[in-house]
Amino acid sequence: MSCLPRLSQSLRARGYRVTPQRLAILEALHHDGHLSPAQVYERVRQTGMTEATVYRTLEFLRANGIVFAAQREGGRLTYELAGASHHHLVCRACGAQVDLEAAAFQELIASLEQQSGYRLEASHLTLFGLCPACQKDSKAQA
Amino acid sequence: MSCLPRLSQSLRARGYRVTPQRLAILEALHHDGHLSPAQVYERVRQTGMTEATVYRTLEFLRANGIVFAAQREGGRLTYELAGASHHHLVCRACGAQVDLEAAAFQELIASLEQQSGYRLEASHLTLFGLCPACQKDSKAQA
DNA sequence: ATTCTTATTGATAATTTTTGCAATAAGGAA
DNA sequence: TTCCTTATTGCAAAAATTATCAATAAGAAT
Repeated sequence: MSCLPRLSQSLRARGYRVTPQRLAILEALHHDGHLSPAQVYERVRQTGMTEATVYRTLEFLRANGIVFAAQREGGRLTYELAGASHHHLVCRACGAQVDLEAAAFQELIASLEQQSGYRLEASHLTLFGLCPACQKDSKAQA
Repeated sequence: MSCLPRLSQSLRARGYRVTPQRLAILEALHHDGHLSPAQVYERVRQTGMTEATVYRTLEFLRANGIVFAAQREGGRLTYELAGASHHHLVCRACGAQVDLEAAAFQELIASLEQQSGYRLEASHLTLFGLCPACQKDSKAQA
């Protein structure tokens, strides 16, 4: 429970403000891990906050690298606190999710940054595919 | 212009139907490359098709591996025909986009599939980061 | 503690995306 | 070709997401 104060300070240092709404959302994410915007709203509506604020705040936190937006099926997003560096494998058929250590990617990422000049967010990638279960009953072979 | 018939046959073989709406959307994507749902609708509205149909069809094509959904800023999607294997680097600040050859990933992907048992869509990844220009005027350093 | 600047929120409207269901039409069978 | 089955579409309403703008409040300065 020591990361909230640290994040607050980080925000203030950049000229942003630490509001009750932002704290409430951060706490919700800290407590529950992955949450969709709707789920976040459920957990903070008691504070009287608007849905619009939830969306804006999540986007704000994402743009500042404080939370990550992981893609779920069909373009829907779930947000989570930016913490340990890891990646996601998501089954596009059933939505099952697997977390991966990030180490394997470091080399590749470095080489891509070199080639492109981009500084990449290498800590939270999402790859799509078919999980073992769905590979069986899949009728998709192009 | 030989891929449309091939896709049609592929759909029929799986028990789906080849409708004018699906063909129109595929042609639009084939002609223009990356398109958002709204842009697709613009290009096919002459046919009398509904927006709902555009969304449903894009999702249908995506779920069947015929088109890819590339993430743009803030969760918005753009669709493109599944064709040449390549990846995207997207600047999260300005939205600039760079395409990459897929070759570099093959090795890593194979190893991930081995570890996880997933069969991954290795042909269209989207990585986010900061392009060279936006790295300069960025005030974000945690 | 008080004032001041302006980032942030709430309220509301606009826009985008999804859903439910009856009507339609693709494609196989007769 | 005609008939049948049912996947697909259109229509309309619901839900989700984003934008606008005046009012509020965080945090620095006094």
